Amino acid sequence: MSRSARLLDLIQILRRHRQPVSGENLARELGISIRTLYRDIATLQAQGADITGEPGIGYILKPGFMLPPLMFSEDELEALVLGSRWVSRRAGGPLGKAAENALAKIASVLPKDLREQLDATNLLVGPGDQVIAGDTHLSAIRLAIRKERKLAIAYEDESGRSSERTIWPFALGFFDRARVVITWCELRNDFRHFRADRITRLHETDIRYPRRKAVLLKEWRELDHGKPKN
Amino acid sequence: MSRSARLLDLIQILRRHRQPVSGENLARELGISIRTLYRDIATLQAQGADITGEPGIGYILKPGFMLPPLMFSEDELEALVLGSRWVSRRAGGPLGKAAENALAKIASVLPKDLREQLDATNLLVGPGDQVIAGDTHLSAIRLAIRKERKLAIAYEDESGRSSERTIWPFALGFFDRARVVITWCELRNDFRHFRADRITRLHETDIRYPRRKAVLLKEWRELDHGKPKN
DNA sequence: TCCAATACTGACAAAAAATGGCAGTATCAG
DNA sequence: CTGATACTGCCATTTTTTGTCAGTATTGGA
Repeated sequence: MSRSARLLDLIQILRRHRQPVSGENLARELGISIRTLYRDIATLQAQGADITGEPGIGYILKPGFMLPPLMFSEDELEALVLGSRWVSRRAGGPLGKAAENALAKIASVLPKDLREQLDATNLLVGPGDQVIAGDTHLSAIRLAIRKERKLAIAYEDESGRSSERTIWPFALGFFDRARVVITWCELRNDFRHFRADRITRLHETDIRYPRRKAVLLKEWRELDHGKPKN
Repeated sequence: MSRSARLLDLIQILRRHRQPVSGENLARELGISIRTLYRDIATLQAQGADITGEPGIGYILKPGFMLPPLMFSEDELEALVLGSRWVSRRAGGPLGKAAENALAKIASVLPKDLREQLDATNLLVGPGDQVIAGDTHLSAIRLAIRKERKLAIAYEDESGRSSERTIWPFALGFFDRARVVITWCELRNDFRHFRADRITRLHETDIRYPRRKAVLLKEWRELDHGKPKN
């Protein structure tokens, strides 16, 4: 196996283990000596991988993804830049920041002339209507989706009625004027959508909901809906 | 110089030369033997670079960008996916396809479990209002921007008045309901915006306009405008 | 306090990969 | 047909990667 392929593998192994792993174990799993493992770790860190090693503990990787060398066409790069600009502008918060960081990372590895071209890329995102506020909960919602955790929320619907619900969030819709959490609602025992800005309180639980989010998403997609309702 | 760095270099050299270059020249410029050059070309092609070689002619690279190995955080990848989905949904046409291709390329290099995660990524783009049609000209406009070429257009403004103009397009704005070409207008001798769907005819010229698009964009940005007007 | 577990570094020989040279074939344009 | 070039296989040489060994440093727990 080539060295570069092995580096990818190492990232994968680290991703699988959520707990710290000793260098010795990693080396065994990769079939290399521990000395080479140290060199590999150093190489990955130099490439921006967020690996931390502590004496007596082992190595751990912050969740993330390593892309091997990759070729994009001009159109593809323009699409990525335009999309990231839209996210940075419309999503705001940590996700918007992440979009900016992703662009910055891409820019930082391009030669100077291309970096300038990317900065000056001529596709702009219009201002559009202000997204309705109330996005304090958005990061918590995204995290709950990722971890498939139940959320307890207080919600006020369009006619002003309040309710308390436990929901299984599995997707987040970005509309022009609002964000909508797509969930299974324990109260109604059915799929329900909630506008993020109408969630008045939100409590993260540690309880994992009993179905896979990919399956929920698939079932939800097969339902007949033109547009999500609240 | 490490092999991987040299491969990046080779891409750059090919990018610089717009005409075909012989392998011998490339090898000389890189300081390697021609035999190694052939191996490098093969490696790049295997990584997806669009290099074509013809006997008697030389090598040429379709415009594009090679990214070295790169690490993204979970948030950053979600932002890229969401942004690409937005482009694919709202931009449509070749640019939308390019967004899909970019995602597919990223997906194809990820291990299986991550690819599934990416497919099932839980950030969705709402349908939003239909973008007004009349996008037949969009690709031509993007190309003219890239190449800094003048365009001759027939335009019908919001009150129904028609005009013929020569414009220097330097940016393209994506609004919720329309796309707007941002240009220098020879008729008015000033910056002007044109909704893409109101361009009734469009003729690509081969004449390069006399200023750099990055400079035009910078000057335009420094003007005081809340929202672009037509 | 000491020990066990681990991260990490430098030096150097052994193993593996990359490289260059050569000989040759294939294709294309004129 | 010829000249220019792409491309392949083979193999000796050069460079890079790897493993081993001998160390140092840090941390948590006995």
